[in-house]
Amino acid sequence: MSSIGRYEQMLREAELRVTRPRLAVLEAVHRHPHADTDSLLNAVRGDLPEVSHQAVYDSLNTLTAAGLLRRIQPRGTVARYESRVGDNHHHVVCRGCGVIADVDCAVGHTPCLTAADDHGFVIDEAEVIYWGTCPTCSMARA
Amino acid sequence: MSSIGRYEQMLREAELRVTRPRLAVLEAVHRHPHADTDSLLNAVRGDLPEVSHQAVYDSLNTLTAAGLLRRIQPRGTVARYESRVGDNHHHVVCRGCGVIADVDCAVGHTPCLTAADDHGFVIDEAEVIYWGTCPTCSMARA
DNA sequence: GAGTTTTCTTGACTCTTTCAAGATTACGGA
DNA sequence: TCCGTAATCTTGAAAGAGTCAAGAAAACTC
Repeated sequence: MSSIGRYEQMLREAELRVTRPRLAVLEAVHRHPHADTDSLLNAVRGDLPEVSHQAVYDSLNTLTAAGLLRRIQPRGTVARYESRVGDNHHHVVCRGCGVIADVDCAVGHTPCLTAADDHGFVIDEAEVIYWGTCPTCSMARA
Repeated sequence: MSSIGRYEQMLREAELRVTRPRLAVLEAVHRHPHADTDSLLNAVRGDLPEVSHQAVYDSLNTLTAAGLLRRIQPRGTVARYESRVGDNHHHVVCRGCGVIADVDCAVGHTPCLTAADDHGFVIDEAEVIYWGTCPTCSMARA
């Protein structure tokens, strides 16, 4: 099945209407993981030059709410999106250049999901962000 | 030693100038953990009615950079600050009302600091945010 | 106490994101 | 295939958090 066909199916399974902006947004996020909204808007306009920025914002929010995309937003950065959902992976962010990479957690399947004292909270997700320096920035500094 | 005396000492040890806005910001964050910038601005103006919002932003940034405060910013919220630094604790955020509580990580001293595949990054911090529902919101929902 | 440097005040401004109203499009059923 | 309804998109404005810049004030050094 074509990519577009897969995206269409994903939308239908989520009971969302299939629209050109949404397909283009899905395509853009799949092709540019960890991209910010502005980059995605540009990417989407490669397919649909006339799309409004509002449609992209709406689509990103809708698709995120439906679980088709995941929003990540390390402190101090704008929102970024990725298409890898449902596998509980985490991210490492470079303090130098801001680049983001995926990491699987060392601890296992639902890492750290047990807090020492949960204060009575019902916890359903543990989000881990590793901060550090990427190879390129390490090299440049040395 | 008075609180103010302690804060003054903290500033000097960090090689920062001791100014009234900074003392008031330290005091405000110690008294209102997890408060956002706007609440802190109001709290600071309880002591220093004429302080500018810029001074509060500057102080928060400076104190955070110096390691005297810690900035936390779960996705979708504005920046919040706390005075508990250096002990690698984490946070649980309520999806319902947004309240934040401190948690110590179950895994040990430097939880999750070892990613399964670090992509060559030099990792220096692992930030964990637990998402869930607080007791009050759980109660209200039932 | 004087000089130097940092910090604060003031006010405007940027950037990301959201709101609102009307036009358009997608989908279910005839 | 066409219609009606409801969701979605376009357009344009605006809100909110945070930053920039220039001059005034305060803190520290000697």
